[in-house]
Amino acid sequence: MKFTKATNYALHTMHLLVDASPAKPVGVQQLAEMQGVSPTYLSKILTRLVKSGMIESVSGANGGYQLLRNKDDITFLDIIHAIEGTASLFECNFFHSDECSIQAVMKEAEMKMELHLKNTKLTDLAPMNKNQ
Amino acid sequence: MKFTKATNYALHTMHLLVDASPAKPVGVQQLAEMQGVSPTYLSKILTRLVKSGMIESVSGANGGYQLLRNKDDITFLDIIHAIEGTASLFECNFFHSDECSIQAVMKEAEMKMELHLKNTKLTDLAPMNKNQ
DNA sequence: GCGTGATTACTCGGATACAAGATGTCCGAGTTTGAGCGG
DNA sequence: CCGCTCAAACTCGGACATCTTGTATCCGAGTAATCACGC
Repeated sequence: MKFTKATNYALHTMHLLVDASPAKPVGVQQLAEMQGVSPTYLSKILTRLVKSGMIESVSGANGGYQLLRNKDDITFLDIIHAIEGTASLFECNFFHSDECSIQAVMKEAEMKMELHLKNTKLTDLAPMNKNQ
Repeated sequence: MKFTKATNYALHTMHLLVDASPAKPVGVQQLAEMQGVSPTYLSKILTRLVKSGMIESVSGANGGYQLLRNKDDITFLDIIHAIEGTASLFECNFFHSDECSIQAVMKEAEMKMELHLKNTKLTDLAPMNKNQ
Protein backbone atom coordinates (compact mmCIF):
# COMPACT_ATOMS: atom_id res chain seq x y z
CA MET A 1 0.00 0.00 0.00
CA LYS A 2 2.10 2.78 -1.32
CA PHE A 3 1.92 5.11 -4.24
CA THR A 4 4.26 3.97 -6.96
CA LYS A 5 7.25 5.90 -8.13
CA ALA A 6 5.50 6.24 -11.45
CA THR A 7 2.94 8.44 -9.74
CA ASN A 8 5.72 10.53 -8.33
CA TYR A 9 7.27 10.94 -11.75
CA ALA A 10 3.92 11.73 -13.33
CA LEU A 11 3.04 14.40 -10.81
CA HIS A 12 6.39 16.11 -11.07
CA THR A 13 6.38 15.91 -14.83
CA MET A 14 2.94 17.43 -15.02
CA HIS A 15 4.11 20.15 -12.72
CA LEU A 16 6.97 20.89 -15.05
CA LEU A 17 4.68 20.88 -18.06
CA VAL A 18 2.29 23.27 -16.40
CA ASP A 19 5.17 25.64 -15.82
CA ALA A 20 6.25 25.35 -19.43
CA SER A 21 2.74 25.86 -20.74
CA PRO A 22 1.75 27.20 -23.15
CA ALA A 23 5.19 27.08 -24.62
CA LYS A 24 6.70 24.54 -26.96
CA PRO A 25 6.59 20.83 -26.22
CA VAL A 26 9.21 19.57 -23.79
CA GLY A 27 11.31 16.56 -24.71
CA VAL A 28 11.32 13.43 -22.63
CA GLN A 29 15.05 13.56 -22.26
CA GLN A 30 14.91 16.93 -20.65
CA LEU A 31 12.10 15.90 -18.34
CA ALA A 32 13.86 12.68 -17.43
CA GLU A 33 17.14 14.36 -16.77
CA MET A 34 15.59 16.77 -14.31
CA GLN A 35 14.16 13.90 -12.31
CA GLY A 36 16.99 11.43 -12.60
CA VAL A 37 14.96 8.82 -14.48
CA SER A 38 15.69 7.07 -17.70
CA PRO A 39 13.91 8.69 -20.65
CA THR A 40 12.52 5.39 -21.91
CA TYR A 41 10.85 4.63 -18.64
CA LEU A 42 9.45 8.10 -18.28
CA SER A 43 8.00 7.88 -21.76
CA LYS A 44 6.07 4.81 -20.70
CA ILE A 45 4.54 6.77 -17.88
CA LEU A 46 3.74 9.71 -20.08
CA THR A 47 2.01 7.43 -22.54
CA ARG A 48 -0.56 6.74 -19.85
CA LEU A 49 -1.09 10.45 -19.36
CA VAL A 50 -1.58 10.84 -23.09
CA LYS A 51 -4.19 8.11 -23.14
CA SER A 52 -6.09 9.84 -20.41
CA GLY A 53 -6.23 12.94 -22.57
CA MET A 54 -4.26 15.21 -20.29
CA ILE A 55 -1.26 15.83 -22.49
CA GLU A 56 -0.34 15.14 -26.05
CA SER A 57 2.82 14.00 -27.69
CA VAL A 58 4.42 15.84 -30.57
CA SER A 59 6.55 13.50 -32.58
CA GLY A 60 9.46 14.36 -34.76
CA ALA A 61 12.30 16.77 -34.22
CA ASN A 62 11.68 19.40 -31.56
CA GLY A 63 8.90 17.15 -30.40
CA GLY A 64 7.98 16.21 -26.88
CA TYR A 65 4.99 16.48 -24.62
CA GLN A 66 2.76 19.40 -23.90
CA LEU A 67 -0.45 20.10 -22.08
CA LEU A 68 -3.66 19.40 -23.91
CA ARG A 69 -6.29 20.46 -21.44
CA ASN A 70 -6.53 23.76 -19.70
CA LYS A 71 -3.94 23.75 -16.96
CA ASP A 72 -6.51 24.93 -14.45
CA ASP A 73 -8.60 21.84 -15.02
CA ILE A 74 -5.97 19.30 -14.12
CA THR A 75 -6.33 17.95 -10.63
CA PHE A 76 -4.08 15.66 -8.64
CA LEU A 77 -6.72 12.98 -8.82
CA ASP A 78 -6.72 13.05 -12.60
CA ILE A 79 -3.03 12.29 -12.71
CA ILE A 80 -3.16 9.64 -10.01
CA HIS A 81 -6.07 7.87 -11.63
CA ALA A 82 -4.27 7.89 -14.95
CA ILE A 83 -1.30 6.13 -13.40
CA GLU A 84 -2.69 3.99 -10.62
CA GLY A 85 -6.03 3.24 -12.18
CA THR A 86 -9.44 4.01 -10.80
CA ALA A 87 -10.04 0.76 -8.96
CA SER A 88 -10.96 0.89 -5.33
CA LEU A 89 -8.06 0.65 -2.94
CA PHE A 90 -9.73 -2.02 -0.88
CA GLU A 91 -11.44 -5.11 -2.18
CA CYS A 92 -13.15 -7.44 0.22
CA ASN A 93 -12.70 -11.12 -0.61
CA PHE A 94 -14.89 -12.38 2.17
CA PHE A 95 -18.05 -14.14 1.04
CA HIS A 96 -20.67 -11.80 2.34
CA SER A 97 -24.32 -12.23 1.69
CA ASP A 98 -24.78 -8.49 1.53
CA GLU A 99 -22.50 -5.49 1.35
CA CYS A 100 -19.38 -5.65 3.48
CA SER A 101 -19.55 -3.07 6.22
CA ILE A 102 -15.79 -3.00 6.45
CA GLN A 103 -15.49 -2.26 2.78
CA ALA A 104 -18.01 0.52 3.17
CA VAL A 105 -15.84 2.19 5.78
CA MET A 106 -12.74 1.80 3.68
CA LYS A 107 -14.41 3.19 0.62
CA GLU A 108 -15.62 6.17 2.54
CA ALA A 109 -12.13 6.85 3.81
CA GLU A 110 -10.80 6.56 0.32
CA MET A 111 -13.34 9.06 -0.90
CA LYS A 112 -12.18 11.53 1.72
CA MET A 113 -8.71 11.34 0.31
CA GLU A 114 -9.87 11.55 -3.27
CA LEU A 115 -11.98 14.55 -2.51
CA HIS A 116 -8.93 16.42 -1.38
CA LEU A 117 -6.97 15.34 -4.42
CA LYS A 118 -9.82 16.34 -6.66
CA ASN A 119 -9.96 19.80 -5.16
CA THR A 120 -6.26 20.45 -5.52
CA LYS A 121 -4.90 21.48 -8.87
CA LEU A 122 -1.40 21.74 -10.14
CA THR A 123 -1.84 25.46 -10.58
CA ASP A 124 -2.28 25.72 -6.83
CA LEU A 125 1.39 24.93 -6.46
CA ALA A 126 4.19 27.40 -6.72
CA PRO A 127 6.18 27.22 -9.94
CA MET A 128 9.00 24.75 -9.83
CA ASN A 129 12.51 26.10 -9.92
CA LYS A 130 15.19 24.21 -11.68
CA ASN A 131 17.39 24.02 -8.64
CA GLN A 132 14.53 22.86 -6.49
CA MET B 1 -1.33 1.25 -4.76
CA LYS B 2 -3.81 -1.06 -3.17
CA PHE B 3 -4.45 -2.31 0.28
CA THR B 4 -3.04 -5.79 0.66
CA LYS B 5 -5.15 -8.84 1.27
CA ALA B 6 -3.45 -9.12 4.62
CA THR B 7 -5.22 -5.93 5.65
CA ASN B 8 -8.49 -7.41 4.55
CA TYR B 9 -7.86 -10.52 6.59
CA ALA B 10 -6.76 -8.51 9.59
CA LEU B 11 -9.82 -6.30 9.56
CA HIS B 12 -12.23 -9.18 9.24
CA THR B 13 -10.43 -11.20 11.85
CA MET B 14 -10.54 -8.32 14.29
CA HIS B 15 -14.19 -7.94 13.57
CA LEU B 16 -14.73 -11.56 14.42
CA LEU B 17 -12.67 -11.24 17.59
CA VAL B 18 -14.63 -8.22 18.70
CA ASP B 19 -17.81 -10.22 18.29
CA ALA B 20 -16.36 -13.08 20.31
CA SER B 21 -15.10 -10.80 23.05
CA PRO B 22 -14.86 -11.20 25.92
CA ALA B 23 -15.25 -14.90 25.41
CA LYS B 24 -12.60 -17.55 25.12
CA PRO B 25 -9.74 -17.25 22.66
CA VAL B 26 -10.56 -18.20 19.10
CA GLY B 27 -8.29 -20.60 17.26
CA VAL B 28 -6.55 -19.64 14.07
CA GLN B 29 -8.05 -22.58 12.25
CA GLN B 30 -11.55 -21.43 12.95
CA LEU B 31 -10.75 -17.87 11.94
CA ALA B 32 -9.01 -19.02 8.80
CA GLU B 33 -11.77 -21.36 7.81
CA MET B 34 -14.36 -18.63 7.99
CA GLN B 35 -12.35 -16.49 5.62
CA GLY B 36 -11.05 -19.12 3.28
CA VAL B 37 -7.39 -18.54 4.11
CA SER B 38 -4.75 -20.96 5.20
CA PRO B 39 -4.26 -20.98 8.98
CA THR B 40 -0.52 -20.66 8.72
CA TYR B 41 -0.73 -17.52 6.66
CA LEU B 42 -3.35 -15.99 8.88
CA SER B 43 -1.20 -16.65 11.92
CA LYS B 44 1.56 -14.62 10.36
CA ILE B 45 -0.81 -11.72 9.98
CA LEU B 46 -2.08 -12.07 13.50
CA THR B 47 1.46 -12.03 14.80
CA ARG B 48 1.70 -8.46 13.59
CA LEU B 49 -1.46 -7.58 15.45
CA VAL B 50 -0.03 -9.16 18.57
CA LYS B 51 3.15 -7.12 18.28
CA SER B 52 1.11 -3.97 18.03
CA GLY B 53 -0.52 -4.84 21.35
CA MET B 54 -4.05 -5.18 20.03
CA ILE B 55 -4.59 -8.86 20.66
CA GLU B 56 -2.78 -11.60 22.50
CA SER B 57 -2.10 -15.20 21.70
CA VAL B 58 -2.97 -18.00 24.08
CA SER B 59 -0.83 -21.00 23.35
CA GLY B 60 -1.57 -24.59 24.13
CA ALA B 61 -4.77 -26.55 23.85
CA ASN B 62 -7.91 -24.44 23.60
CA GLY B 63 -5.60 -21.60 22.73
CA GLY B 64 -6.02 -18.99 20.08
CA TYR B 65 -6.25 -15.26 19.86
CA GLN B 66 -8.30 -12.81 21.86
CA LEU B 67 -8.63 -9.11 22.31
CA LEU B 68 -6.21 -7.43 24.63
CA ARG B 69 -7.32 -3.83 24.54
CA ASN B 70 -10.77 -2.52 25.12
CA LYS B 71 -12.80 -3.22 22.05
CA ASP B 72 -14.04 0.34 21.96
CA ASP B 73 -10.52 1.66 21.61
CA ILE B 74 -9.61 -0.21 18.46
CA THR B 75 -9.86 1.90 15.34
CA PHE B 76 -9.52 0.93 11.72
CA LEU B 77 -6.34 2.93 11.53
CA ASP B 78 -4.76 0.92 14.33
CA ILE B 79 -5.25 -2.28 12.42
CA ILE B 80 -4.14 -0.88 9.11
CA HIS B 81 -1.03 0.63 10.58
CA ALA B 82 -0.19 -2.66 12.24
CA ILE B 83 -0.34 -4.43 8.90
CA GLU B 84 0.73 -1.89 6.33
CA GLY B 85 3.12 0.08 8.47
CA THR B 86 2.97 3.72 9.36
CA ALA B 87 5.12 5.05 6.55
CA SER B 88 3.73 7.77 4.37
CA LEU B 89 1.99 6.58 1.24
CA PHE B 90 3.89 8.96 -0.95
CA GLU B 91 7.61 9.56 -0.93
CA CYS B 92 9.12 12.15 -3.18
CA ASN B 93 12.43 11.16 -4.73
CA PHE B 94 13.00 14.43 -6.47
CA PHE B 95 16.02 16.38 -5.24
CA HIS B 96 14.30 19.40 -3.82
CA SER B 97 16.13 22.12 -2.04
CA ASP B 98 13.20 22.60 0.27
CA GLU B 99 9.98 20.73 1.02
CA CYS B 100 8.21 19.23 -1.92
CA SER B 101 4.91 20.99 -2.48
CA ILE B 102 3.52 17.93 -4.22
CA GLN B 103 4.37 15.74 -1.28
CA ALA B 104 2.69 18.23 1.00
CA VAL B 105 -0.55 17.88 -0.94
CA MET B 106 -0.33 14.12 -0.95
CA LYS B 107 0.37 13.97 2.75
CA GLU B 108 -2.59 16.17 3.45
CA ALA B 109 -4.85 13.94 1.38
CA GLU B 110 -3.52 10.94 3.22
CA MET B 111 -4.30 12.56 6.53
CA LYS B 112 -7.88 13.11 5.43
CA MET B 113 -8.23 9.41 4.88
CA GLU B 114 -6.48 8.50 8.09
CA LEU B 115 -8.68 10.82 10.04
CA HIS B 116 -11.74 8.93 8.90
CA LEU B 117 -10.12 5.62 9.70
CA LYS B 118 -9.09 6.86 13.09
CA ASN B 119 -12.61 7.96 13.91
CA THR B 120 -14.19 4.68 12.93
CA LYS B 121 -14.05 1.79 15.33
CA LEU B 122 -14.85 -1.83 14.92
CA THR B 123 -17.66 -1.52 17.41
CA ASP B 124 -19.36 0.88 15.01
CA LEU B 125 -20.03 -2.05 12.74
CA ALA B 126 -22.90 -4.45 13.03
CA PRO B 127 -21.99 -7.86 14.43
CA MET B 128 -20.85 -10.27 11.80
CA ASN B 129 -23.07 -13.22 11.07
CA LYS B 130 -21.59 -16.52 10.14
CA ASN B 131 -23.52 -16.71 6.92
CA GLN B 132 -22.57 -13.22 5.99
C1' DG C 1 -7.82 -40.79 44.36
C1' DC C 2 -3.66 -38.68 43.15
C1' DG C 3 0.51 -37.67 40.86
C1' DT C 4 3.19 -38.40 36.71
C1' DG C 5 3.93 -38.91 32.12
C1' DA C 6 2.25 -39.12 27.39
C1' DT C 7 -0.78 -37.42 23.99
C1' DT C 8 -3.20 -33.87 21.80
C1' DA C 9 -4.33 -29.31 20.33
C1' DC C 10 -2.69 -25.36 19.85
C1' DT C 11 0.68 -21.10 18.65
C1' DC C 12 5.52 -19.29 17.10
C1' DG C 13 9.24 -18.46 14.16
C1' DG C 14 12.32 -19.28 10.44
C1' DA C 15 13.13 -20.88 5.92
C1' DT C 16 11.49 -21.33 1.61
C1' DA C 17 8.63 -21.24 -2.64
C1' DC C 18 5.78 -18.87 -5.77
C1' DA C 19 3.35 -15.08 -8.17
C1' DA C 20 2.51 -10.56 -9.38
C1' DG C 21 3.55 -6.05 -10.04
C1' DA C 22 6.81 -2.24 -10.17
C1' DT C 23 10.82 -0.70 -12.34
C1' DG C 24 13.83 -0.34 -15.98
C1' DT C 25 16.25 -1.49 -20.60
C1' DC C 26 16.64 -2.49 -25.55
C1' DC C 27 15.42 -2.14 -30.10
C1' DG C 28 12.97 -1.47 -34.33
C1' DA C 29 9.59 1.62 -36.44
C1' DG C 30 7.31 5.79 -37.54
C1' DT C 31 7.45 11.14 -37.87
C1' DT C 32 8.82 15.68 -38.26
C1' DT C 33 12.42 19.17 -38.78
C1' DG C 34 16.09 20.98 -41.01
C1' DA C 35 20.23 20.93 -43.60
C1' DG C 36 22.52 19.89 -47.92
C1' DC C 37 22.69 19.40 -52.63
C1' DG C 38 21.49 19.55 -57.42
C1' DG C 39 18.99 21.68 -60.96
C1' DC D 1 16.15 30.09 -55.61
C1' DC D 2 13.42 26.08 -55.51
C1' DG D 3 12.63 21.33 -54.69
C1' DC D 4 14.25 16.91 -53.56
C1' DT D 5 16.64 13.77 -50.57
C1' DC D 6 18.68 12.40 -46.54
C1' DA D 7 20.18 12.61 -41.92
C1' DA D 8 19.11 13.92 -37.27
C1' DA D 9 16.06 14.39 -33.42
C1' DC D 10 12.33 12.96 -31.69
C1' DT D 11 8.27 9.72 -29.88
C1' DC D 12 5.85 4.90 -29.90
C1' DG D 13 5.23 0.28 -28.85
C1' DG D 14 6.43 -4.33 -27.86
C1' DA D 15 9.42 -7.54 -25.79
C1' DC D 16 12.30 -8.51 -22.33
C1' DA D 17 15.07 -8.46 -17.81
C1' DT D 18 15.25 -7.54 -12.97
C1' DC D 19 13.85 -6.56 -8.38
C1' DT D 20 10.77 -6.07 -4.73
C1' DT D 21 6.84 -7.35 -2.31
C1' DG D 22 2.79 -9.85 -1.35
C1' DT D 23 1.07 -14.40 -0.71
C1' DA D 24 1.44 -18.85 0.82
C1' DT D 25 3.42 -23.37 2.49
C1' DC D 26 6.27 -26.46 5.34
C1' DC D 27 8.40 -27.88 9.34
C1' DG D 28 10.43 -28.06 13.82
C1' DA D 29 9.85 -26.12 18.44
C1' DG D 30 7.47 -24.66 22.42
C1' DT D 31 3.29 -24.67 25.53
C1' DA D 32 -0.81 -25.73 27.87
C1' DA D 33 -4.75 -28.76 28.66
C1' DT D 34 -6.35 -33.30 28.92
C1' DC D 35 -6.18 -38.12 29.24
C1' DA D 36 -4.22 -42.56 30.81
C1' DC D 37 -1.94 -45.25 33.80
C1' DG D 38 0.24 -46.87 37.85
C1' DC D 39 0.78 -46.52 42.74
